Amino acid sequence: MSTRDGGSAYTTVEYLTLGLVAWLEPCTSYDLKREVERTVSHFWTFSHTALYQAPPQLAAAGLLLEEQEDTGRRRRLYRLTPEGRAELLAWLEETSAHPIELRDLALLKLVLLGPHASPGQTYALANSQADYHARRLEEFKELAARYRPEPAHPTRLAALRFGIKWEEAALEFWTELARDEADNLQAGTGSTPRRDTNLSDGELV
Amino acid sequence: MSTRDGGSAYTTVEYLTLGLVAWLEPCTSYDLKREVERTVSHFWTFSHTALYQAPPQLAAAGLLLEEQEDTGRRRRLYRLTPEGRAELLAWLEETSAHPIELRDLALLKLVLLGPHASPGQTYALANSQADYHARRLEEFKELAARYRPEPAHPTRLAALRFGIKWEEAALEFWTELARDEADNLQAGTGSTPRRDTNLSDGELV
DNA sequence: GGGTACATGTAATCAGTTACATGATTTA
DNA sequence: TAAATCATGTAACTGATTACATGTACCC
Repeated sequence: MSTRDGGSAYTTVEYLTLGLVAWLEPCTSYDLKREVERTVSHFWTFSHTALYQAPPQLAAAGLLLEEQEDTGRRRRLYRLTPEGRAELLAWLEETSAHPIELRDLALLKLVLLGPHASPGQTYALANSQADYHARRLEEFKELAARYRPEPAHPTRLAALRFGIKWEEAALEFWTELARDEADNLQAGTGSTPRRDTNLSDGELV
Repeated sequence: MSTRDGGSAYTTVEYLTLGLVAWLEPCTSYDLKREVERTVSHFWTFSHTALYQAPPQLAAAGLLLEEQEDTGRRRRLYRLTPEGRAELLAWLEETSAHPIELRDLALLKLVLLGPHASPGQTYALANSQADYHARRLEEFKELAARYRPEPAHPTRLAALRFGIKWEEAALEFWTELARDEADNLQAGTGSTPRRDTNLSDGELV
């Protein structure tokens, strides 16, 4: 997939790289990888190799300065050039056209589950998703609780609050859906939780 | 990007294709494209060419039956084979391992906005996102209101409710953030919008 | 009957992944 | 000093996109 958006000259990974180098410079690709794991990877994953490939390209484009240690590990250290900083700031400033992709396989399955699927299936899906989001919510709350000591910029904390709000909404949704489906199953017969007959589709809303 | 997940034998586009053919069969790629636009594309986009490429491949794998009209437009009509249906059902049944990607460029920018960005920038970003989500929320609510007549399966409606919940949460988040930032700007000085001092990180949570 | 939008593809390109590989550092 | 883990890459592959191209139906 190409993540080069609209009129932008660079890909998302590249802007991410610029943005993180601005925080961490001078830094190596490994530093980027670690920082991504700590932060953005909670909602948007990037493979470590992408973070090793982007910096050299940005250096070639004049947005980063590459400097290789000539001792020991011979790691490559990167920092922003003035052009790099300008490009980053310009990108951050664009507030238009932010298409959002919510790539949730469970949601996709929910859309596809049709007359073809057994009734218990929706329940099982909803239930497992509720579990998943409950775990994530706890995780994020703990992160937020342990956040105090770090002197990070407040927008980082705001992003975490976003995560919490999102997990709460998702948890609520799947929990309710599971409950509704359980009710349906109950109403259907009196007992057997997984049947292949169709339920009355009725008035879910 | 590869969307082939974990142990699955097929890509997400391919499962999507199977799932939609199950609803629409017999159908053409164009039918798939239209259905995707109506439904999943609200949270996960797929290019129309992907939906022209997947069916032939699935047909080669024996999961779809391809039948070409020999008159007029010579369109290709697809329907599920028994194997295709089995593969689809098996996929739908998996409830484990549903990694979610929330690819939101605005959220990414929020994480990257650091000491390097002007305070007004967070406000501008939050504001434009609040507008965006407000529009989407309205859109989804209207869709839900107009939904009744369609005899679709209830899970479709559930997915729509998910969208509404999600948009509400996002709207709330960005609105609050915009308000906080506006307060900060007010408190900061009386006028100059771009300062380099740190705001009190304090008690955001 | 000419234009415009709809419909149906093909082919090249590319971003990003998976797979591979090895050096350096810590630990037992 | 051996094993394990951390760190740092390269290269091949591929899924999916962008760009291109053309046929068909509808409209004025």
